[in-house]
Amino acid sequence: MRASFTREDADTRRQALIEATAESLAAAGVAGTSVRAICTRAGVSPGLLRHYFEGIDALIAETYRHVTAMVSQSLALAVDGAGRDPRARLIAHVTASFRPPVSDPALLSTWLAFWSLVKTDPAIAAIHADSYAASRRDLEALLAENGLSAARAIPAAIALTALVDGLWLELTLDATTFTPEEASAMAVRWLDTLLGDPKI
Amino acid sequence: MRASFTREDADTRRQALIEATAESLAAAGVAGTSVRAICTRAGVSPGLLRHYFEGIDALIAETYRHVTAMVSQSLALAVDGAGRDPRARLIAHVTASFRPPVSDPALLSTWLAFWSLVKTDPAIAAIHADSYAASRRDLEALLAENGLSAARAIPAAIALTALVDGLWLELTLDATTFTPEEASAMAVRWLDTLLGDPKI
DNA sequence: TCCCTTGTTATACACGTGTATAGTAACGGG
DNA sequence: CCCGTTACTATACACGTGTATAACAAGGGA
Repeated sequence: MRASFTREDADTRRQALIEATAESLAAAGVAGTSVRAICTRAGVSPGLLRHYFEGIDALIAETYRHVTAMVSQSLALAVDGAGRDPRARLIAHVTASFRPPVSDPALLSTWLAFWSLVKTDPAIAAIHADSYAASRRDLEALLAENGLSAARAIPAAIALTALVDGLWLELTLDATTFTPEEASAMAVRWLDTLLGDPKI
Repeated sequence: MRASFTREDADTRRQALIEATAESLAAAGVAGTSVRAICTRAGVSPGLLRHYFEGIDALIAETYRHVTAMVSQSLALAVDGAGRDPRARLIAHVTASFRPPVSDPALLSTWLAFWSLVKTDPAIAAIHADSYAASRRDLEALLAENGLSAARAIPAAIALTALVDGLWLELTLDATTFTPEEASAMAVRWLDTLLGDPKI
């Protein structure tokens, strides 16, 4: 007997497949993420993947785009919600990195899977370069709002990103060693150092 | 015709297989690292892998152990070579993270592959936990040498590790945005902040 | 020099992979 | 109500995977 099904809107199905891919990458890693694994998770037959995407590689790339957009949007939303004070906006950006939905074990797993692909798959590398450049541009703008010249904002953005990424990684890999509040406090301290005396 | 071969010492062959695995992970990622890929790279027939290891998963785990030991040894060597001055030893530890053989594109690729496995493979997770605990213990000892109490050394180790990891990641992912010297300078500045006024 | 141990190769097998193709049923327009 | 479009399922295929097994030859000890 042929399985019954309902026809869905194209966007709905694409979204479901993208989310199933993210979940699969988080739960089973790159190795365990196959066409059949994704489609089972999405409640759909394997053949449907090729109806909406050029292949599994294209779907994974699309999922990466989706995840980076979500993170960047979360940070932008936090900054916007912080009002007009430049320092408050910068702190909001940093703090949001250590709170859901950005700091989330499943997201970290997915993210690590993508990082491992950056060095291997050129398409993923291109998406990574774009997303990374955009996020650094945003951060440099926030630092400029706080009175840093362009010459100082560039290295400061690198330094701040590095600490935030490192803390995010540690926090999400093992949430028992310290808390989001401690992470925020550390980042703010680093921020004050970078905004202060221009030693670098 | 059967291919000619030479019998090698067990340690030599194991080492060759481990290094081939690391190279394959760096070049082709987790997905491209198969029994045949590893053995071809090691100049050996596929069957030999099972003669020296329980399977490909065990070989990958062994490779992870090998790589983490190499990094930890490199850092320890740098610290030892810095003499007795506590501050110089701490700076040596940090600086070595941004220089070969620790900062090396191939090593980063391998490392990212392992990180993606930490969330998936329990055996890899166990090795990661061990290695991570050991490295933090070392760093806390160096911080204690520099006059930090245990209560302050623990968060300081987390904060310093986070920045060093983040800078190491950025530097090795894309070596054009800043230099190892700049990375070291940033880390030393953070170090001075952490060793100074106990705001955290 | 021969033989015996065993490191090494070669082959086979069952299974999982991504994708191509054909067939079917869901749903909207007439 | 029926009919056409097409989203969707089911099946098939060639290939790559990890591992088990058997055959072989390299190299040392007698």
